[in-house]
Amino acid sequence: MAPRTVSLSRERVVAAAVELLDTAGEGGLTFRALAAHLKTGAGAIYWHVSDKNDLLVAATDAVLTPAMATPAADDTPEAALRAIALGVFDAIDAHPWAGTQLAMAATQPAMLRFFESIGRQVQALGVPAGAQFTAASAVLQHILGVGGQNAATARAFAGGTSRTEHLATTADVWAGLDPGDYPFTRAVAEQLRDHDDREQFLAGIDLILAGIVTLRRIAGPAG
Amino acid sequence: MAPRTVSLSRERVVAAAVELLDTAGEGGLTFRALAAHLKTGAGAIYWHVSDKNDLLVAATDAVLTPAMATPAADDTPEAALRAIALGVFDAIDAHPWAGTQLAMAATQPAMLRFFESIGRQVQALGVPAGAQFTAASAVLQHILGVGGQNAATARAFAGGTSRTEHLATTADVWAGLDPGDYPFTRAVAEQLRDHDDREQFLAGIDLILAGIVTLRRIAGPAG
DNA sequence: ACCTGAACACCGTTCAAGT
DNA sequence: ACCTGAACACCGTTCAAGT
Repeated sequence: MAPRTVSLSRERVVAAAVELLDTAGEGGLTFRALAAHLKTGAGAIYWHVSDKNDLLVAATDAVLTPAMATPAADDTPEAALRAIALGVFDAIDAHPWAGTQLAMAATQPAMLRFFESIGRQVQALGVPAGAQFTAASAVLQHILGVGGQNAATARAFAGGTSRTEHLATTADVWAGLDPGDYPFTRAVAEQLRDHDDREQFLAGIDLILAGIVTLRRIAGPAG
Repeated sequence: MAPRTVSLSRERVVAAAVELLDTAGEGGLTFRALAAHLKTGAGAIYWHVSDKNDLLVAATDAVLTPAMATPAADDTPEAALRAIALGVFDAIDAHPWAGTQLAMAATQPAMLRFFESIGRQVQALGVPAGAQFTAASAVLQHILGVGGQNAATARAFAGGTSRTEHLATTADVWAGLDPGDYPFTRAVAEQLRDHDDREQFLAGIDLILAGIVTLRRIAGPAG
């Protein structure tokens, strides 16, 4: 006879953690809540994960691994890099807690796969061997930085105010800054009002790609 | 008669928090430890800060504000941007907990000043008005991303292993990856071994600057 | 081998009571 | 106005005891 409740497993624990993080936010993941959700005791979870950090790393990996775009053979390296970057961006957009985790842990398993994938496209761009590491790191760091920022923004909204509402409020603050102290920020306040995170993110990636292409002849020892 | 113990103030509370964060790490800042350090009760601190987040934001601001480089009048915009970026980098290097905080909070007061300062140099580079916001954001995001990464790395060392030791271990792991799955990462493993965080950070900034200069004619509506 | 759930050693935050 | 410190409602983690 099949058991009425499926027995515990690392997979089920991690899946429940993802669900809890998505619905209740970063503060909602506690061992007690997780145990209640899995209809077991708090200590049972420790049989499958070593501690909370292990659980967080596994949950982040679980949502990022499927987000990894596999570039088509006929994509240009630029297009492939944009696809990879957007995959991570959208995954973090859907799971902000993963952005926090990502910005903090370079040792994430998913990170290595992203780095590898980015590096291959950097090679395809014709960057000399001596400069490939630097170029790939810059791209990865940009992705992580924006991810962290987005996660912070998402957390700021947990309290109900909507995204556009918040942008409008911030734009108002910027527009009201002292023109003597903050001429630049004041000047771009209106651009913030109809600002699109995704678009902005892609523009940053394009800036780095343009820099890589421009510097590829002079940046490193011949490869 | 002067009081033997100076009375509490927001400044003293924040300064003690910085000291605790620097010496005991992010986990070392508790209201009880802070109260003991200030020879007072835990609740007294709440008269001067509204909660722990407020305290963390204030502490981050306290270490970042003096880190803000003021570019000389005869600096090129590129040199000025590098100086600003390095100032933040070094501050986070000295106070890793601030990097965690920075990567998470775009609302930090210090952030606005950095953004303004970066934006002015972007203007000085001749970027058209329509593209200045994007360019300045890309630079700021890169700084924050690297800051977050560095903070994570620093935290990983809390356990005693030294910086170079850790780099060597990671390089070994990379060098031992399956060549079929991770050709790029394997290939750059040796570059990781004598990798300098600061140098790498500057190279990333230079990549973005090169991209900005390359795209400045085509990136936005005429300014 | 895996699960239970009480117990331990902590947290941030509040609040009546003091000065 | 400012400080005290016990109390409250939580945490992550451990561990004897069960199956």
